[in-house]
Amino acid sequence: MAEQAETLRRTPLSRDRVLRAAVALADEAGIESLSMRNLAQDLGVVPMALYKHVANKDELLDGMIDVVVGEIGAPEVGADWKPAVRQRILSAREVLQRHPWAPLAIESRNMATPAVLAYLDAVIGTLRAGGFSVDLAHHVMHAMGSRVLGFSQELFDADRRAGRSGRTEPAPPAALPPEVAAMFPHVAEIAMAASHDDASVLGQGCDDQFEFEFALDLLLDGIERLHERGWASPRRPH
Amino acid sequence: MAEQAETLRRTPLSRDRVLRAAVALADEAGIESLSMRNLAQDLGVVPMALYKHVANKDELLDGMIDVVVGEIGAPEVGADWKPAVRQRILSAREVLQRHPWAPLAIESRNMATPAVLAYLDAVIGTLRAGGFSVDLAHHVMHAMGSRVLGFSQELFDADRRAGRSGRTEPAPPAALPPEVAAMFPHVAEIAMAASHDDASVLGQGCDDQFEFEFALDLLLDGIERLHERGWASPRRPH
DNA sequence: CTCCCTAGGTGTACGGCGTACACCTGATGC
DNA sequence: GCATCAGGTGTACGCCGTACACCTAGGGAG
Repeated sequence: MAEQAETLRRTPLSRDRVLRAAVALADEAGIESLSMRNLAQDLGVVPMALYKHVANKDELLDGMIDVVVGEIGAPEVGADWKPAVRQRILSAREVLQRHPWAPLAIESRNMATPAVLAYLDAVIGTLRAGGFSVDLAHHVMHAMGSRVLGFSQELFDADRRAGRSGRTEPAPPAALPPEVAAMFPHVAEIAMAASHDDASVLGQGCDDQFEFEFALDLLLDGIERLHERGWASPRRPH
Repeated sequence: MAEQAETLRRTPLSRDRVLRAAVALADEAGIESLSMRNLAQDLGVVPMALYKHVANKDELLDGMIDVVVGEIGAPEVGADWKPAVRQRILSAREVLQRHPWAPLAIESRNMATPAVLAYLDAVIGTLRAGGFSVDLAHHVMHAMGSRVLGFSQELFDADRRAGRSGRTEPAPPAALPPEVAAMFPHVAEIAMAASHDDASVLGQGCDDQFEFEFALDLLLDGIERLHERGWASPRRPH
């Protein structure tokens, strides 16, 4: 084992190895326990060694984002824009779900990282090939927001927050305490309906995947309608 | 001045005063410089004094969120659901724009804070009053995601990130460096169009407000159509 | 009037963080 | 065989959140 450790140590560090180790650490221990010190320990190295491969922690995060965004597969070429975009976004979602820390990380960075730009460029390319004007494509990308990367900032997905990936088993429907329910009747109504619904669906109160596709299709349908009608941006009177 | 300081010091601390000072500090110096130590200094008090009024920093953040969400006005009652919801969301947006750190803070907390629940409850109430089924209202809330609170996680709004509020003046259109443009032609195309568009609009390349309303109306229109058609959730065969 | 209780501000200290800076070391090129 | 230098090391600094013991002023209760 001493020799194994020795072997591992002898494998030289590299930017790539650092980034992959960082992603792995964040995946299994949560983003909040990704510190330069922990990461260095995982790599069998002293913290300052990392700085020979990444400039600082922010750059490390950017690199990690590029690694996971790079995992998203290429879109099918030649397909209709709508199924092509839809499929690509759903596959992005699949990737990001393997890295629960990524959405928050992406949103809190300045983000013009190469892999993200490449991804966005490909999506826009699909739209343009489908006959979208530059203008409409532009607004569509904004309208999609982060959904284009496969996540939707749900306001309530207790899991992703705080980066824990330990999956504390989906938590029993929990049904908010009655005094709270009384104060927020409409919220309670929905929570209740969602929980005695068919809980089979995911073990928890509501089906994330369904919600995601619901919103995605709502947007795609609306976009399709605009596109068919030859929507053009209202020129503001100058 | 010694006596003024004395007066200020004599004004007893309170949870409310702490929260307001924290919001003010985050507003003007950015969320990244909101530390217990800085906040205490602003209040003319020693850091540990704060802990007599908030349990810890996370609870402080929750309290701050409640303060800003509490600023959002009540919706007009009796109006049609669509303009009512639209107007309420736009006014939420107005509030949140005064606190650029809030969206990120909201997204990174666990968030079942009272003010947020009250706000969501009111929005759902408007939908239900407009004849929405519990089910449809539920999915609609998910589809809106964080947009319902007036922000949209744009993936690119350089301003909000990192909490700076110093408004470094919108930055000249910047036109990405040519070698980058060559690598991402579709992104470049859009960036270019947006920048020589009518830059008058906001001084920067593209009009945030327009983009926000574009996406909002896309969703609202789609939702209206579902509602008119009496959409019901597809019962999964059990 | 005294005593004690308690709410609330204080001081010190600890462990963790990111990272600047000087240093060492072993492979590589001349 | 010696210089170079990429890359790993060690120490140290200043920031962070916060545990814990302490002090102090004000207000009932006896």
